[in-house]
Amino acid sequence: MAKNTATAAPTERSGGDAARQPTRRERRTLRQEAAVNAAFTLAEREGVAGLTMRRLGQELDVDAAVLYRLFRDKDELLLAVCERTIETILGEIGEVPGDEPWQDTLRRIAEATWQVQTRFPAITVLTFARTTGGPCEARLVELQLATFTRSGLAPAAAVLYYRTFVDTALGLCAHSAALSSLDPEVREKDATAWTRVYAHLPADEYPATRAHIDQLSSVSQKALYDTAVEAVIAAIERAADGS
Amino acid sequence: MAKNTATAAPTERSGGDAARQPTRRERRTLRQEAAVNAAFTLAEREGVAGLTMRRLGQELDVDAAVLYRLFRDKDELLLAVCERTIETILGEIGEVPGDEPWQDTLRRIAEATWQVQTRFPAITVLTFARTTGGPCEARLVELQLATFTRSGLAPAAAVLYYRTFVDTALGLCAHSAALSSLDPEVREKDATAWTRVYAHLPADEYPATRAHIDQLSSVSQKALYDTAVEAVIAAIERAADGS
DNA sequence: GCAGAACTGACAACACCGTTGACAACGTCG
DNA sequence: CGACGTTGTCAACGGTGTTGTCAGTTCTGC
Repeated sequence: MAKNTATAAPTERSGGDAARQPTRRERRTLRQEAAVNAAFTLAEREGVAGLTMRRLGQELDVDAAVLYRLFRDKDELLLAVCERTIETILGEIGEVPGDEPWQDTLRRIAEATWQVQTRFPAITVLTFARTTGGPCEARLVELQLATFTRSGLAPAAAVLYYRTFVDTALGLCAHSAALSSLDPEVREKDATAWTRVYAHLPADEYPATRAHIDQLSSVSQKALYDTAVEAVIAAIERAADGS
Repeated sequence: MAKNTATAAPTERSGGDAARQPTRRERRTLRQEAAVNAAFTLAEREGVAGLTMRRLGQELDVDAAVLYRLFRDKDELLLAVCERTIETILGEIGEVPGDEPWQDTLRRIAEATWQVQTRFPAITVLTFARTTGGPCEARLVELQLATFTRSGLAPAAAVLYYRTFVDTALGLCAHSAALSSLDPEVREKDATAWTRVYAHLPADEYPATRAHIDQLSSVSQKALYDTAVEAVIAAIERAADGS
């Protein structure tokens, strides 16, 4: 075991062109990439708490201390992982046709975000509130702001709705990811809480709960996400019409 | 130092009526309440990583091992803290007039959630995806489901929009809380990332970003939250009209 | 070619974490 | 009084992020 193949990592990159001997600096970034790859596989296999420097070193057949020559600390590694996540989202978005209605572009972005964030829930939980300041993040922000500009909103309103859109999507993705990346035992405990206690509430004090008990557990996170995204898009349409 | 006064804890409770000698069981729950209180003050003073069993014991002038006689493990303590948070939200909501339009009830709930969750960001981050199965949670769910029933939605749609509303609010609160409860240094690093790198992007490749650079940092989390909440409420209104 | 610098790796150590067990003091009830 | 449940202290276990040291290896400049 303990190969550094990183099978589950997104957007595997070969890191350049020819078979030229890589310089030191290139080798360094290459190993950083490998570490980021391993972080993805490790986090998704072992959960949020499983992504530790020691285990990551183990995954790469290397002492944990070596990682501190690639990243100043664990936080910097997490930011690198976060950048890679954004890069994967950009790849999932693909090319945006110039004449695509801005609504569909937003839907495309929301869909890509959901796909990637739910593919790596542990990573999402660890990074959803961070700012990388990296190139991929910049490109994604630019794409989104350009889309909102196309909607015809005035700059101030565009920024307000841009952040509403982004944070709503991110918050929901993180919430869903947090749910699906609890420890299995805790997850079980929380999940059964619904049927365990809610089904036994006195019907006279909790009529609404009793009336909806069956439906409650059948709402999928994705349906809820889509509903929220559409609600925000509709709000933007109304704001754009009014201005 | 290390008083157990818990000044910042919400919904301080005196724990009952008379000066009757408390039974053993009452004393036990009393000390549990004290621990929960201390957990609030500690978490908000020291941040997410500062809420440890050892420091919590220190806060109560007691060895950490004692806490394991009050709660099976740290997770159970966290759930108790979560229940108390919900209790505080219920208190902030107050009495709902029977004839209040359901939209205003939802606004009231959203506002109370925001107020409480941002008052205790560290706690929010630690508990936002958990289910307590406790009485306060049950009462809050009942209140919300009853409100959605008043909107006239069919049961299935009511549940879908209920969960959309709740998860959107929770996700945004958690996102905001996560931002404001990063370590100060990390927080600084992330915050300055915007002005540090975004202000220096080439204007030809990032026109939209450059055009909105000033506005970007001036959007408050609260404004964004209100916008999202109104968007969801509007979506519910349309769904209720259509049905 | 070869010395010196730069890099890479392994190991031990530090302080801290959640958690457990053993053991002493205390009050209460029979 | 003795037995017992409760409360508290202490030490320990395995784990965490992180740092420093020391040995090799690899590259660079002369």
